[in-house]
Amino acid sequence: MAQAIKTKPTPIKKSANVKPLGTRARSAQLTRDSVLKAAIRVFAKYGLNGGSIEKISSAAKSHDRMIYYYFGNKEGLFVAVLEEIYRRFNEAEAKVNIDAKDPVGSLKRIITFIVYYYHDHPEFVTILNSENLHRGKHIAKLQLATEYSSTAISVFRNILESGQAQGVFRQDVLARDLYMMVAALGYFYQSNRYTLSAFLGEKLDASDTFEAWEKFVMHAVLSTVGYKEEV
Amino acid sequence: MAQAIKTKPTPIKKSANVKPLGTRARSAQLTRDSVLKAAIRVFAKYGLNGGSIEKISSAAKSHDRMIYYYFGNKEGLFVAVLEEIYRRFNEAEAKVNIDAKDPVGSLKRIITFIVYYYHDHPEFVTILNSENLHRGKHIAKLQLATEYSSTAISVFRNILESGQAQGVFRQDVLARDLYMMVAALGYFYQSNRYTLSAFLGEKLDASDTFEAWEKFVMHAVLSTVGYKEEV
Amino acid sequence: MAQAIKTKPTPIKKSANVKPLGTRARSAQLTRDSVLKAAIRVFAKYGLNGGSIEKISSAAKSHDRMIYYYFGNKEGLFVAVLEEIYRRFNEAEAKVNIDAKDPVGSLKRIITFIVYYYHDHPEFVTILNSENLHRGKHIAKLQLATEYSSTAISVFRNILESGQAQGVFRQDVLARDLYMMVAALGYFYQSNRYTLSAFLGEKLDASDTFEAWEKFVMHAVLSTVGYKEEV
Amino acid sequence: MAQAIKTKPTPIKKSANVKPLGTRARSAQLTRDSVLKAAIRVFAKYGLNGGSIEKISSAAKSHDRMIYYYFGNKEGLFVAVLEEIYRRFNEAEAKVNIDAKDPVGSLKRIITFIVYYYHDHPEFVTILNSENLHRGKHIAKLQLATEYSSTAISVFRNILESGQAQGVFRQDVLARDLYMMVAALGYFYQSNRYTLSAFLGEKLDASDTFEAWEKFVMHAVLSTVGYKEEV
DNA sequence: TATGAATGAGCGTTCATTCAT
DNA sequence: CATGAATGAACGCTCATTCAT
Repeated sequence: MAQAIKTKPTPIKKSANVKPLGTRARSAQLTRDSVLKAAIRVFAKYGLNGGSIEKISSAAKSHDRMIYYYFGNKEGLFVAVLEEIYRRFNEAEAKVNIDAKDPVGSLKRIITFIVYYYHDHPEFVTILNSENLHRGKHIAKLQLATEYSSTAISVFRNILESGQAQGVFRQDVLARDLYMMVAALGYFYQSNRYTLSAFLGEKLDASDTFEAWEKFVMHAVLSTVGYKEEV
Repeated sequence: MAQAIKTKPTPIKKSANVKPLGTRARSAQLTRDSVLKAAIRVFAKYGLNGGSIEKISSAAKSHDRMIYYYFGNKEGLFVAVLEEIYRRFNEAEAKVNIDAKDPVGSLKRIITFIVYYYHDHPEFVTILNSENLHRGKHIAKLQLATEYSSTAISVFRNILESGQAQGVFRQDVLARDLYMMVAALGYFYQSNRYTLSAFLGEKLDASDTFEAWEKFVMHAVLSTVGYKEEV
Repeated sequence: MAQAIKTKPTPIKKSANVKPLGTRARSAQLTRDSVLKAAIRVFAKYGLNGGSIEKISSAAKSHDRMIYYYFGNKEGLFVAVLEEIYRRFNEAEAKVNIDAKDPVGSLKRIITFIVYYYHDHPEFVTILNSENLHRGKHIAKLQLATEYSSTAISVFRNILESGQAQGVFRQDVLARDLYMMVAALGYFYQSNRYTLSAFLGEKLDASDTFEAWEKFVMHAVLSTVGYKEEV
Repeated sequence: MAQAIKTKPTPIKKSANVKPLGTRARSAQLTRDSVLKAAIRVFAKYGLNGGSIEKISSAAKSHDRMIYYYFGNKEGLFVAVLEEIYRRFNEAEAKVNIDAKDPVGSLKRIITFIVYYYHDHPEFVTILNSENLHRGKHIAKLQLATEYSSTAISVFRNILESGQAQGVFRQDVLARDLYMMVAALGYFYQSNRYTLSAFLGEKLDASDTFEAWEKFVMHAVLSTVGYKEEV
């Protein structure tokens, strides 16, 4: 502003010494991507509230202003983050081998995939927790949400129907319930591992503890669909 | 300058109208309690980061300063909150009728209790989520944590052992896994109900949807322990 | 990382949808004009400080960068705005019928013109207020300023001299004072209408209230020049 | 916040070296007053938009935070400023000697008072301009506004009625119009003095120019009420 | 002639906390 | 026990402007 007297001393900004990346400006794609990835990391670690714009921009080696340039505001960024983590999950899930002729194997593979995915992607868990704390106000803006889910559920539906046709699964189990069961068992272990560790007096981070849990989940789900495991 | 008489300056406090409570000051216990209850409500709604001292003190119809008086700082308050919600949970759980002669009935009752408790106490769920976001740093300060857990787990252990002795339950199921399974299934439904609702395109708030879920959980757990339900 | 193909990043611009205008670029003059007009509107509504570059460029359906291209910076744009509103005023004033043989009629016409002009051009009033808040620093850069004024004042001088020669006006009234009187009475009504409305408890927007004011101004000015109105 | 890592270097704040005023904190009254007075100065100089919280707090040798403590937010501060400048005006006006037996003298005194008040209190003028730029949204919150005005107008009403009863003033002049006329002539000279100076090529700051204007206003108003001045 | 990308300073506001009684 | 006053850091966001093509 023209007449405004600038009095504040120039604060030493850490983000000031951003590498110029050669002599030219960073490409738009690069900037947007690095901001988005940084946002996923920061929101995962600090939550939506604690993940400040400044933390994100400096983690992205960019500037606060760029977040507004590409995402409008913090909410817009969080919506983009939500979309991205769902997209990644779906992309990974699509690679799981589902075979109508082998419902038991398929079910086992999808269980393993989900339990491990939550375990290997703690950002997915904490970001969804943030979104739930905010009562799903951002996911409501994602038109792709239901699209993503339908594929996730239909995987279970296909497996269940194959197994039921083959007579190895019970008839009275819903795909949605089964999906939620697997998700819950994988999610909870990851989401609540700190309070559980304190509560149970046992470190849940240990890899053999986790692998034992995965076996238990497998057993529980197969029991629930009525499949008799051989010993 | 024609400045003249000035009335007492009125600082703008959003909390405002603290009741004078007759002629004597509010008792210490009363203040502490109302702050603690307000903190539970506010942390549950906004998380640890979003639940500001000011929101809490005004919700308690008290003053910021009182929080420091009784709890030292925000962290101390959150530790007290954690302790209180665990205490309440344990208190409620202690009332569940556990009978060594009726392991199946006892298991059913504890399942119902847990699933409904999470459902009826969303603050328990969101506050634990906050604590896990902060990597369990507050629960570590609670010496009572393991004490609480041991009773929770031992309930399952007792039930399991009774059932195993009677030959109605499998031998290879751990009490800890069973506890975690029930907790996960009850917790996840409540914790993730907003993202799940968007994802599944189905409101999980509906009471019949929840009741159906509780039935499913019952079936899943009984199947997992190897109990054959009559149709 | 499963990051995959990314579509072109879409920076969030509130201005947005600039029409492509067929196959060729918008002509330079057109862009400059629409920016200038938008600036008048925006500065009129928000003041110099509140009228941001972004508000103006989006109101002009153009881009921030164009403002710098055509006007150098915000100050240059404001100088151009000042010039334009003075030019418009002068252009309109030049159409008022001034007749040396009819000083009373001419005076009445110029009074009506000025009072109505301020009323019908609130942007003129608010922009001049902004310029005065900034102590006339922009108008100083306008060489045409005094040129404009000389015509405005000379209109009054001519009328006064004619009337004085005819013996219907007093000899001791200065053209400059008369000009300022008319301007003040027209300007103040428009400039301060919001505080006046609150202060007087009477809406000054009403057209009959304004018309009564114009009549009063007419009477006041004619009285001041010593003209005896017939009843 | 507990877990938030503070990375930003501590900026050197000019307001940091605030004099401690002895060993004890400043009294509330003192702080509130000095903020209010600083706000009047700063808003007068830079307008509502340009008058930043930081400019005001440092001019008051206080802290940003204190403005929120005492006035809630910037708007609340501006409302208090409006109230204060109106109060001062009314307080000063109440001291003008109004005598029913001497309507002409009373009118002259009130004209002189008003014209000089605007001249001597440029902050009154610029702050009202700011309020009008914002369409009177703050004054609407002042319940005392109409109360202030009624006294201002009633002064004119009393004078007019006395003069009319004595037969020295015309019957057809409204108190409101007369008030607005005097206000307009005094206000405009002050409010628009920068653009007028550039426009007329004549410094309106000169004290003899102002005094001549005050004489002209006197003549114009007396002519308008139909009073025949002796030469 | 026109544009997308980037930039650093500043904005109003809220934060958790301490001082002084 | 309780309180009003004060504090510095950080927050999300907007500002006018420049870079590079």
